Amino acid sequence: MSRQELPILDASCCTPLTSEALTEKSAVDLAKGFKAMGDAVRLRLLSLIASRKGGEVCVCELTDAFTLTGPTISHHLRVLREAGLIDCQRRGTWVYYWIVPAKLSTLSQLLDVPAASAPLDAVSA
Amino acid sequence: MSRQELPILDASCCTPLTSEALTEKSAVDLAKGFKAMGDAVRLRLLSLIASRKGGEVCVCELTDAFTLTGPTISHHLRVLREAGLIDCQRRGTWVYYWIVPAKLSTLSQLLDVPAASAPLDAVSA
DNA sequence: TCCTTGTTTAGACATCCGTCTAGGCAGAGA
DNA sequence: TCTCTGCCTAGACGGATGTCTAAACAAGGA
Repeated sequence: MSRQELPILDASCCTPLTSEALTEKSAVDLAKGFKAMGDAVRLRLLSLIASRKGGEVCVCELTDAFTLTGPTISHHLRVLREAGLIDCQRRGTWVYYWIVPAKLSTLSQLLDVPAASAPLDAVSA
Repeated sequence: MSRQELPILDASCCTPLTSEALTEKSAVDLAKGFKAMGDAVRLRLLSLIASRKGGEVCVCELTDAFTLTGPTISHHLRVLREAGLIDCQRRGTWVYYWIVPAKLSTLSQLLDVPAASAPLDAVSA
């Protein structure tokens, strides 16, 4: 596992949205990351993995945290993995997942806008 | 406009994913924001609005930046607005949109994870 | 009042997505 | 080798989503 179909190192910018408009190419690439997190189950999976001391979690623990079937959890993990947000490795019988901090940071920085980015009259309106 | 169907001020945490796992409720709420950004057209719209000096953009300018029809752009703007990422106001003939920095910051902070959040052997693997 | 322009709404349609069941593969142990 | 457990893949199915055309609404000007 740890399938090396790693997403091509994207040239997606790491600058906030407020600095300059995205190209269509960057938008397509970055949207994949947000889309993967745009589902409550996947966002919880990501948080369960990210918040785990030691950095990695066995699939069996993740499955136990939901009322969904194994295949459904497996599907969501695959979506997160194909988006580059997590990676995994089989060790013996079990498969462990962990987050890819660089990918999360890229998306975080994109949304890191200064507090006063809206027109003043709009704020007070 | 500036429709006051503003999303109920959510109690969604502003702490990074690495600090603790999300509740199901928070995950549902936060996922809406990411889902709205999970489309390349919407992400470009958001960046066009966010990067505009002065903070607001007329719909007509946004429509011109795409090969999509007006109604389609209007639909995407509505999705972004219902997610709480942008807001708008009609002034005369034109409608202006601007971003909601607080919402973007919340999502940014959620993804703001330390660089070393994955197991060491995994990083070097 | 009527026309023109800018924007949104309504509804249709093809495609995508989340979930399930059934079945297959991988590793461990008897 | 057989079996058991953990996990993934394949395929089906209903509901959500992105796009369009047609039509309605809003504001300004003749």
